[in-house]
Amino acid sequence: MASKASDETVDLPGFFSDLVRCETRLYNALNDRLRERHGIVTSQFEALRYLRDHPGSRVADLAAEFAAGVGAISKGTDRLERHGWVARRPNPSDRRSSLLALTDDGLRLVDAAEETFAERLAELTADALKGFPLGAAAQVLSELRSFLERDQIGTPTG
Amino acid sequence: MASKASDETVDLPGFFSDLVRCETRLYNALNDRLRERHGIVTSQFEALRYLRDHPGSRVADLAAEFAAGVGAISKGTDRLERHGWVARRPNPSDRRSSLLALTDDGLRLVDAAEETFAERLAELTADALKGFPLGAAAQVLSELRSFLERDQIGTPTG
DNA sequence: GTACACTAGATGCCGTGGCATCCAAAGCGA
DNA sequence: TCGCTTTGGATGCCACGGCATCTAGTGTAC
Repeated sequence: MASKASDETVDLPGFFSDLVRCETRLYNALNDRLRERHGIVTSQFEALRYLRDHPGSRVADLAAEFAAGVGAISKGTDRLERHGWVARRPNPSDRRSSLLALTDDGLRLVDAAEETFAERLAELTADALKGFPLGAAAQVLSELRSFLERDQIGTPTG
Repeated sequence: MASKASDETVDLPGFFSDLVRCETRLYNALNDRLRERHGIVTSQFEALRYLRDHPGSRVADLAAEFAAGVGAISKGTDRLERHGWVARRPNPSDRRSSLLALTDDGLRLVDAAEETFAERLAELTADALKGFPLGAAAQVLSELRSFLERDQIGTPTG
């Protein structure tokens, strides 16, 4: 199907299709598992993990990280707050914004969900990667991501 | 950032993050370009291209291809039909379903959009892939996709 | 200090997808 | 042929995101 090409004549649209399809199916499968075990979906897990690993983040920081609109993140934060996993703390150096902090419940949740996430992801990719070097793909995507972020490509308006 | 690893000890969650982030930003950027030039978004382009390349497809075929719910595809087809790009033709061998066909307008649109799409995608990835072998990544994603599809992983309910 | 431009983010409207439901048409066994 | 089950897909309700708008707070020039 997809061209192998050590001569680097790669079917770019085909590559994009594979990328999108993999993302969709992995995301769906992870959603299912996270929802049944922890009552959250992957996007929420990612947000909580980000807040755990980047204390003192603001809404705009999450928006930049996930290439999402500020409005969407604001509403998503409302939901996380309503569940008691996140708290908006006043930002001492700027009263327009809040610093987002995980609650104890949120911390416990994200740690537990992280195990589920990693385990399920390993299951999902294990079969397919028998004998395929994931490292090369990982490097390419990492590089591509860096460029897209550096040039602000695909950053929404809001 | 991401582990290089010729010894194949790859940070799987990191790989997944990169995958999702690349997909999001590429999708957004392609949406912008397709919308301004042709008045469609990437998902619509993909559907139209699929119909062009797979004549006689049904709603369920599109749903399977894109790992989307049948309901969503049905509604999306309504929209494409409303724009006059797609027609539902009676399926002679099963009166429950329709065969989806591109109209002449739809065909012209998808051909034009395909150029825009390929050109923009090449732009977006060119910088990042200087000196990085995309072939390896393409092969891995193609393989992964095959496995996910074969095992029906991440296929929605509806 | 005051005026003005800018930023953070909260909110509303709308478009879209998931999922459940429903109906018509097929398939199928007796 | 008659029921029962299954399948294709259309529809309704709800959750969520994009985008526009609005407000409060910030920075800057004078």
